[in-house]
Amino acid sequence: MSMQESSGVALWRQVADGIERGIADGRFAAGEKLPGEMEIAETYRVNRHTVRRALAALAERGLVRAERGSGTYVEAQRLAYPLRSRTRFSEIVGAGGHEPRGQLIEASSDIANREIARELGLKIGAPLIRIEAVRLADRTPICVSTTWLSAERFPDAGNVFANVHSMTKLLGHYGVKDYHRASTRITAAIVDATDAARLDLPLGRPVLVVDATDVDMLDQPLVTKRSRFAAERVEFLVENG
Amino acid sequence: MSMQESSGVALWRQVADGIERGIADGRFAAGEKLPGEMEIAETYRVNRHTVRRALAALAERGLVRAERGSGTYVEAQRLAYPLRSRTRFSEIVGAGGHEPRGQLIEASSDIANREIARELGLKIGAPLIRIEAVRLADRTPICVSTTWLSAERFPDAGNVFANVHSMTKLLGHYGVKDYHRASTRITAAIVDATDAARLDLPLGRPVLVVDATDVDMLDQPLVTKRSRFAAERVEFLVENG
DNA sequence: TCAAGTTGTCTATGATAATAGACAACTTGA
DNA sequence: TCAAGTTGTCTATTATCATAGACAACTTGA
Repeated sequence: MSMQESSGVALWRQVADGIERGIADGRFAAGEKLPGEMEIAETYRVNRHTVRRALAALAERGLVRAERGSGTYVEAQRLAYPLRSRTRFSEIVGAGGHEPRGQLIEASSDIANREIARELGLKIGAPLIRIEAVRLADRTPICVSTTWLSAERFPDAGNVFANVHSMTKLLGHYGVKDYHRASTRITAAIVDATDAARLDLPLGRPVLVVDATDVDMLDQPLVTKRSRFAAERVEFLVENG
Repeated sequence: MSMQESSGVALWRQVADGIERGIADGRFAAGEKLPGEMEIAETYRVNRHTVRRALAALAERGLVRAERGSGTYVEAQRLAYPLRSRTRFSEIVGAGGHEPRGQLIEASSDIANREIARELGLKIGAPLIRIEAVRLADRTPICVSTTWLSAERFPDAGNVFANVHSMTKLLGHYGVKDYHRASTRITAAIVDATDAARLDLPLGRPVLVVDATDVDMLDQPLVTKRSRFAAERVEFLVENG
């Protein structure tokens, strides 16, 4: 008996679009709590379940995050992450007005498998230092990365990184003034349990997997790494031309 | 098992929007025949009934017209009809690149009722000439109007109009060089049977009903009329400021 | 600790959307 | 006149949309 408009656009979509507009034009700031589901339902003259459908759609796109018992919050804007040959996490995050942090999780010894040996120009089985780190913008984890360095060229690199919290500074400590990206491969996957915990990310969420190797000015490979970015927190910008 | 996208926008709406865009950007010209329902269904990968839903929505807005056994045709664009104090049907239609025509349906004698007497500044029961006319743009009927004039001021107006097919020319014949709109009232109604036939409009369609009185430069009322516009063929433009 | 307020989940119902097939009614051109 | 092609109408089925109510699970602040 309700006599719908039948505009061809589902109500939940209209609500979702309305909220998204509110986020886009700043009526709902990042990190802020949205009105309760009941309140939203009343303002849009709609059932609470319809609001939940709208919020679920926004949550799936990473725009909002629901916290049971507390409320629904506007997620931080996605970090724009340009992919250049000079890619410095600290510079990119800093340019976005955020405070970059690198936090060491674990540093350990390893030996080169075929892939890593090829990337670093080492022999299979060569001694490596493996650094597990999480990178944050302000207090939000952006990515976890596993970095491999030659243990012969960078002795004690794990301890150095623990002090400087930055790959750029670590390399500078060993006399590397500048470096750049030699190769970058991007794929995507579902986050695994350990990464999920480190990224503070629910299980089942997608991550962008970036395999990259950095070389010095003479094109000698320095480090190779595999980073897993929380897909909902970054967007990679490919700069063409 | 089809695993829909569930974008929140109904398929029929997406199809309707696509066709409307095609009309707007000229891929489908006015008067032209659209592809058959089956063909549209194939191009959009959609059921024929979904296409019919889309076409029905467009037909309801007057953008297309379906002819059984023949096809679905793009309706003429709605005539933009600015509402100014100087409102000349012939000028408006001509400005739109169409050929204005006025076709007399019937001219007869009448006497003033209270309303018309007030509008024309006459006494109730004063003799009138009533002109029923249909106005066309090219060959499309736009509106039918009933016009009342004082029989004393405009003797034999019916025959004059039959010759000149224009209210402006009719008034000029009686020495009225210029006139303008004194009052305009707009309502809407469902077309009645006789108007439907005159407008070549299906029963049940809406008409815009305009009651207007034109006055000369001394604000003396000249004519008063009630026009019924096929709502799907015109849009009135109110010019603010 | 507790009450109030929040999100999450379950069941249920009716309306709408989309698909499918069949056939009627009509137009067009050969 | 006829065959092919068109729109119109009917029945039927399945999935999504939207509403409704109840209660669980959880957080927050007093």
